[in-house]
Amino acid sequence: MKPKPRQLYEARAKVAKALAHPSRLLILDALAEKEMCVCDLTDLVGADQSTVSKHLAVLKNAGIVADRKEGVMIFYSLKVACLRGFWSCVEGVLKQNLKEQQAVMRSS
Amino acid sequence: MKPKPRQLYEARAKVAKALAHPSRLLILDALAEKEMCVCDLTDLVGADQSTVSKHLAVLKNAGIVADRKEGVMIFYSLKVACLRGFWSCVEGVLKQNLKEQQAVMRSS
DNA sequence: CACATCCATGGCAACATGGCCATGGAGGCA
DNA sequence: TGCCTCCATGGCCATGTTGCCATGGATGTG
Repeated sequence: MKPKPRQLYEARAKVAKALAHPSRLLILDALAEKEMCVCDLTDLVGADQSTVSKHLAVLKNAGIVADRKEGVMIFYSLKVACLRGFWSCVEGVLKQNLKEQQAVMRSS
Repeated sequence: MKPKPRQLYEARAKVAKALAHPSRLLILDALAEKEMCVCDLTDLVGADQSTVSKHLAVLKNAGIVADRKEGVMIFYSLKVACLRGFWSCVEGVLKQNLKEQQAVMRSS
């Protein structure tokens, strides 16, 4: 296996960073259902509109979502289809972590 | 689709956060080949030993790696098998981003 | 035009992260 | 015991992230 350039890891890290916030993950989950405008997402997240707008900018900059203008509103949609499988994997990790914690509890 | 608890997104974000650093991704890629001690990983990353140790603590805390003690040394190994598929997905995103950038270049 | 809504951006304060250095514990060896 | 290596932790500083508020551009409506 040849060593990969540091640049690759930086590109990957940028995407992972965009995923590293609960509000952004909530947004992505909602967008997996249907495209939504910023106002809808602001209600959903329950934060300031400017805050949500910045979260969306992060996701867009990472290439995870796309935006579409329609009149005054801007609709965001999911651009990446392969996140679901990843999260089910992550959830597996989390469950395993819980199991191990419980094992420690029982043995003490 | 019922709304998921905010707690779930925080748990997911914790994992994503652990993946959001180039050095940690480099480490994970190396561990995908074979388990390694901290000294090996320190050489690989090229940072201070304490820095690498902290990165490993982050990965361990997220449940992504496991550690095994053997004499003076501590070997770290990958605990999660499903990362490869995720990165190929991410790489797809990155390539698409490039394509779009190039399209913008051509049209200007 | 006047006025409303929807959204993005800049500014700022609070907090988190990442790097190094210095230190110290744990284990192997003579 | 004394000394070495391997590793983790605390301290510290620089930098990045996240939230809000305030503002302003763009667009639709009367």
